[in-house]
Amino acid sequence: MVDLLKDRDAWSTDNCSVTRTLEVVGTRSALLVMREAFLGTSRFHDFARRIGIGEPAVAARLKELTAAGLLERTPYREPGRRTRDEYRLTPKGCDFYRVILALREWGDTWATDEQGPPWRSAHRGCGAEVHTVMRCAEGHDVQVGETTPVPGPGLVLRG
Amino acid sequence: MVDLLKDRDAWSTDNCSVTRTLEVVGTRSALLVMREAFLGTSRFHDFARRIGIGEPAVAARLKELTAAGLLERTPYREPGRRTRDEYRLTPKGCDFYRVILALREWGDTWATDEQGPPWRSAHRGCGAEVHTVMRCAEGHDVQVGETTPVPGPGLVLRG
DNA sequence: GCGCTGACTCAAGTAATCCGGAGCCAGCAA
DNA sequence: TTGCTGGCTCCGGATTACTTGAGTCAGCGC
Repeated sequence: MVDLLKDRDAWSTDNCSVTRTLEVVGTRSALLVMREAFLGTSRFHDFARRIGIGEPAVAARLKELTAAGLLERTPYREPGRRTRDEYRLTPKGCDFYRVILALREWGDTWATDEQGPPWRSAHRGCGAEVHTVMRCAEGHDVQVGETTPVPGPGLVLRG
Repeated sequence: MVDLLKDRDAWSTDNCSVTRTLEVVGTRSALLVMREAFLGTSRFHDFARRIGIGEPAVAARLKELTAAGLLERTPYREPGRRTRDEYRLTPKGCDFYRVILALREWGDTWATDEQGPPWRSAHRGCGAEVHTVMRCAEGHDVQVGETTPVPGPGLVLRG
């Protein structure tokens, strides 16, 4: 089997899943829109105000994330108001939560000031704080540094 | 206790850990540099070639990530060559692996083509594939959708 | 010393992103 | 029908990110 670490030049990352993911959410504003969606925001103007970016930027990100299938537009209607669309997470979008959680956790550990982070994640029901851990298919808990890259089905060797 | 989801307008994300994290690695190229570092790359030109971005961009990212403490420069010397510096992950940088892994996993699930991803992560030792899971402080496995945001120590209420 | 190599940098141009402000438009209220 | 509101879009300019190509510079081999 190819040792990916030692023969790093022997294979390409053209079809890397990280790269593909970043094609969808590779901007700062896209990731913040996703964070806001997980914090319950669903309406155009709320995204803009709460994230603190301009409306054209929000419009572009919402359009892209909807086209990519992470969000979907659904109509809503408040009494006395016209029908509008709101943006809700699809299963594909919900599954992105682990990325947001990993980003938040890293920041909690390495980039907070003395007052600490403004929000955390709790397990609904038991209320205990949620964090990400790595686990292998054999059920072992895996620590940072105990992993190694191995070839996947789409590995492309050069030359 | 404040219900963060319902009263989203009552608090601000100025000191959000996600935002702080993105101040360090908020660009596509920074995240790809980190991916490469985890794939064993440590030298300037290798980063540029393997990621497929220009050298000035690599120089800027390496400088930023080093200043932020995710990478450190250490001298190396090949026989018959002058002394050079290579870039290695610090503990702060190593801890970023869960973010890269979460990005890769999301891409593996939602953004691969028919041939599949080129690489995966294995537990060194047992060799089984590694993935991220969420767990609460009580030890429960937590599924996507079973979490809710709760106030942290740095919560800032508006007004 | 001299040339060579390779790591890195500078400069200039292009593309993407973002902001502020103005404007469009649907449809509810009156 | 008219006015109004709010969701969204368009435009022009500023900033940032990135590319290409040329250049600098350290130090090893000779």
